[in-house]
Amino acid sequence: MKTFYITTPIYYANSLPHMGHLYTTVVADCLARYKRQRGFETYFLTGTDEHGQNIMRSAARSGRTPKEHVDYIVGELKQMFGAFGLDRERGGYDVFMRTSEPFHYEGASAFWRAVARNKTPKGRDCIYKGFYEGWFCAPCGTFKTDEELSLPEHEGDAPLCLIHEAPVDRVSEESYFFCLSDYEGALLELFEKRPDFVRPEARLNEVVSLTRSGLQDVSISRLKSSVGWAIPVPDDPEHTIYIWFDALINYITALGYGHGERLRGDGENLFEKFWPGMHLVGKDILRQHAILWPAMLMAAGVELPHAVIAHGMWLDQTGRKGSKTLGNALELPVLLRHYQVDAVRYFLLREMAFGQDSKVDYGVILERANADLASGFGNLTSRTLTMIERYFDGVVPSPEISDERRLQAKRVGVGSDAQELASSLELVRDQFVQYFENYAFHRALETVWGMIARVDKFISEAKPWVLAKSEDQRETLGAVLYRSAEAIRWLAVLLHPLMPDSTRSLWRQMNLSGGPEKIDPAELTWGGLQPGTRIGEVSALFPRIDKGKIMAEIEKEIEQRKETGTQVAGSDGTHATQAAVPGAATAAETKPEQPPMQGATEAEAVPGAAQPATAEGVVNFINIDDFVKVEMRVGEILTAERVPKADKLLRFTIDLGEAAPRQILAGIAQYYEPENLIGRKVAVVSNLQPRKLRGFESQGMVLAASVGEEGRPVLATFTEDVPNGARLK
RNA sequence: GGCGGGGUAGCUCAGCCGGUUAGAGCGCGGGAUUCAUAACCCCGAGGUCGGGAGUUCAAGUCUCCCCCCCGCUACCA
Repeated sequence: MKTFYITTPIYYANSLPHMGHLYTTVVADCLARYKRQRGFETYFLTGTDEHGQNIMRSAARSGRTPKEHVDYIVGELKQMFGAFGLDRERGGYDVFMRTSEPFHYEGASAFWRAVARNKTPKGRDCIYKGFYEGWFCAPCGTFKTDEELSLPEHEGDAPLCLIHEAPVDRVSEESYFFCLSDYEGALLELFEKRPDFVRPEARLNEVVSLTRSGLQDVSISRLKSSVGWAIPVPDDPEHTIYIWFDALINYITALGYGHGERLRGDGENLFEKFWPGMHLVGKDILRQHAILWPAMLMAAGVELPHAVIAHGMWLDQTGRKGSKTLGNALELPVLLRHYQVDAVRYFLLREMAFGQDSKVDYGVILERANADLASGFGNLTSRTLTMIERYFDGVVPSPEISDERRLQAKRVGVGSDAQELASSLELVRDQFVQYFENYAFHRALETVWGMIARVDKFISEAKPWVLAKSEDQRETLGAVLYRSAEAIRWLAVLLHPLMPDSTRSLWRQMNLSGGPEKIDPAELTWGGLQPGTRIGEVSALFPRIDKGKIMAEIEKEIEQRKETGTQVAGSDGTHATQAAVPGAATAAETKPEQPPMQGATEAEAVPGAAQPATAEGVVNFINIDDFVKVEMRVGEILTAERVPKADKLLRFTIDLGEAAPRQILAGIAQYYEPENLIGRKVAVVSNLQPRKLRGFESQGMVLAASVGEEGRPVLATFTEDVPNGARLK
């Protein structure tokens, strides 16, 4: 039997369920249901990534052990998935994977050993020991990323830990590294040979150019003394496996890789049966899945996945990512309370051009539900079934029109056979399948809705309510209603993976045998609907939502929540800097962006992400308070030299009148000779967050005018004598 | 700074290798109708297709320049 294995990312278990979790899981769920319908034996994985420092911290903040904390989050997630019909009981995922499970420890360790045994394509050991450098907070006992640090009060001092408000240390720690850099060639070859490996294409291009620009080895361990809540490195109890390395392996340990626990009762080996699978991910964690993971698999000698599919993010109406702190994130309980699950599913798949970002708020969901579902599909089924009920006492009429009635039928615009309608349906069916196979869900749905309009039009033109008035048009009337009912049956089959509940409900209303999930759309044939079937009770599939009323209710709920300060999805377990994008991110969210690169700094903070929007069309003025935040001082260049292997950068030490001179880098090497600059007085932004460039930390910015097309820099200088350190205002 | 993708009706977007009056859905206005969830059906609303120049018999559709937005990335800091 054909098999299909699909995964969502395993979600980082330190934030409560949100739109990002819902979306990714819904898409995977649709794909899984679709494949099952198509006759594939399908395995659908979702779950949680439960280790690491951030989880330890979240747990500590809420007074729980890490295990208690992840159990709590898992409970919330499972409850949410259940409410949206995504769990196993409701035909959704097959396994909820948790990285804290013992079998994963065993499998991940086996994977590590397999990698450690191997050589890279360039002949190095795949894993080696080195040093990982970063800012270390002694009271926390952990390394800090830039987002977890604040600027020191005095320039030149170390940054401060946000938790302890104490300076952190520059520390280098022994760490294992994975030779990612040796896989550049193999990865590029992979991307070239299998252009479908990363989808959509735009994302493939990004991954390719990223790989071309050079990969660095990644740190894949931490000291157990600092990150104890993690899987131990095999044979080295002082170290634990770094979160990303650990997490990615779940996709195969869940199937039994490296341990024996996923053999089914009949002795069937799931790993052999289902791997390789395909990974559905948010674009924010594409590189881990498209670069790191394949390299890891190559190193371990495991077959690569079929594909990594990246989807876009949900934004609010102003184009910003949904965020709890901004209050613009949709709340899942609100969705659940006011909208049908299938309406939300429909919206998610219809509104977003798959792969791109899309905007969402409560109103647009409602509008789509009313326009497409209530007025569209729902109304079509309603009018058709009601007429069968009314004109034929609820018994599906015969499609046949006898010879002597043919002319009569034709006269009122009803053809003697259903050929035209059936052909349209076949075409729609084929296009739908085609689009679905290419993850173009929005197009697939568009196509189906085109068909709905055609059937509506067919009914309006045939005017069954007029036919019903004359007894000798009875055959024609029956044929019209049969055709539209049969068309609805087809549509129910097509739409089933996207709207499982509603299509089943429709199936019941039509009193059809089996279920829409049991029919492969590719095998639909015209005439499957049996005349003589007594239909069940007719009811509205998608009741119209009273927009004014519901929107007012939702706004009121949100308002109340603001006042009381309570959030539906409690804000415990999140951290000021961690909660930045809960409405949008997927598995990566508070997991470190990327395994730290050797000798490189951590990811920088994301400026702008939480900044208030400017009124549209208004010049972006700053006020004096904003200006005062920028500290500019006079500095004297003490030393200047070129940065090795960099043709644009100069490295200065500049006296700003402080205890020690600062090291500052500037990208002006193509226009200035370093030796000519020594002794020169320049204007320096002195309170800019330090940032590493080409391995050197730059502790400020030298100001220069940008001249001409090529942006030639011209240093800002003083014509009068000014003391070092004088502030510019 | 580099690479990539965009800027088309109020909104969301289609418009491939250049070719009749520039399209769809939603929303809006009007008409028709009553089987249906004030639904469905029909008609309409005129958008200088970001700006400019060019190639051509003919350009959203190709070339060049410019402006703006987004994504990724960098030796901007």
